[in-house]
Amino acid sequence: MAWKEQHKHNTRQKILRSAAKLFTKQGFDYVGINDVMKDAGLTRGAFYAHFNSKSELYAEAIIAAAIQTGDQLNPDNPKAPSLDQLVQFYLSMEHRQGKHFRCPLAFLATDITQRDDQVRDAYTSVFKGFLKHLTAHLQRRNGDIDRARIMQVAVMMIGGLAVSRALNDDELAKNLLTSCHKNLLDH
Amino acid sequence: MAWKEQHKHNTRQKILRSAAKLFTKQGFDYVGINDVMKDAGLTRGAFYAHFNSKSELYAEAIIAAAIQTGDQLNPDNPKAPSLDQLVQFYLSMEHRQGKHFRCPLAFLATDITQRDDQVRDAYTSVFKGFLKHLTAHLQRRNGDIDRARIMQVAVMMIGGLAVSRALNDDELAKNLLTSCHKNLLDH
DNA sequence: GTCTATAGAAAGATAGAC
DNA sequence: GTCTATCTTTCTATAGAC
Repeated sequence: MAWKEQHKHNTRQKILRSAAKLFTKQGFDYVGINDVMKDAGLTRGAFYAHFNSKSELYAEAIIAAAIQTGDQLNPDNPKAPSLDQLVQFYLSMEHRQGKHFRCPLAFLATDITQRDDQVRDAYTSVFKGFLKHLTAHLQRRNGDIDRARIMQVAVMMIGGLAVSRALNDDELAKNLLTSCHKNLLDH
Repeated sequence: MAWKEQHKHNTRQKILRSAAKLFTKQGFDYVGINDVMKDAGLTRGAFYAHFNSKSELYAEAIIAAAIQTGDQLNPDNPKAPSLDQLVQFYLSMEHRQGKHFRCPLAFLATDITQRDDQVRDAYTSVFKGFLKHLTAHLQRRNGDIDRARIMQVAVMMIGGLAVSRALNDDELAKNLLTSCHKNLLDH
């Protein structure tokens, strides 16, 4: 019966991939369970064989979105980009548009404040992982580093991207991203 | 007939005050027109005598929320707080909780990305006003100042508050706010 | 301009067949 | 486990009386 469990696991992962994709694009409220299941190639009714609620799916999707990309950011991975490359992409107009990659920390920041503890714990856990990665990167480059400075870097990246996405003015958004990038290079 | 128009204007302002209060607290989706009208002491049906849609209300409420508090932040107002006082409150746990005051730039940042141009224009306009206020404050203190630095300050305030609100860990949130505050003092 | 009543649509969750 | 069908609730927006 192991292959049956494997199949269930695979289906669940497929649902999670679709959920991560759609939720980071549109947030919690504008994505229906129907949309997620359709994207995964299934129908509504099958959803509750895998998850207890939409909220549970959302929490797991945030983690999944972070894991999908966290590996690429891990400085122990030899294929991981340098911190400079990471920041350059993170604060790019391409990331702002979000066609290929959408960091849940920036794309869902204020969305999270309206959700239950399960979801907020997931977000908090992803943020802590982000701090860890930043710390490893910065220590490798600069030796020991102030924890306050790490948090400032995180805010400049996440906050800069989030605000730039809210602006309906591409020129201003671009200036904003460049300004944030500059701050990180100057230190 | 002038008193009638005055009455309509007053009612409209009352609706806008309620909308600003509720939308900044809960975002667009979790506030119904019914909630807003009830808070304003009216019923659903009366809404469309004042606004064409929920989206239009949202856009105007963002402006209203900014105006309500923008006067206090205007450095030409002798009762306005100093920049240090402003930053200290902005990046406080009290503001994070949002009981008495909620800056729409931080509380609604990612919410805005899902809305129409009317709403996004309103947000962008408020953000530009925020930059102007910051510029005036910083010039008064430090003389001419780099535009990039002003944007960094804005991101550190808005982004720091927004991210801290998403975290389900009060200690971490407090550290984050303090770290952002420190960055602004160091320059 | 404000009210009550309601139309019409969307979405979360469940039931039961296969 | 997955499907179709349905229950139930919620919400925007409109209609018509006063």
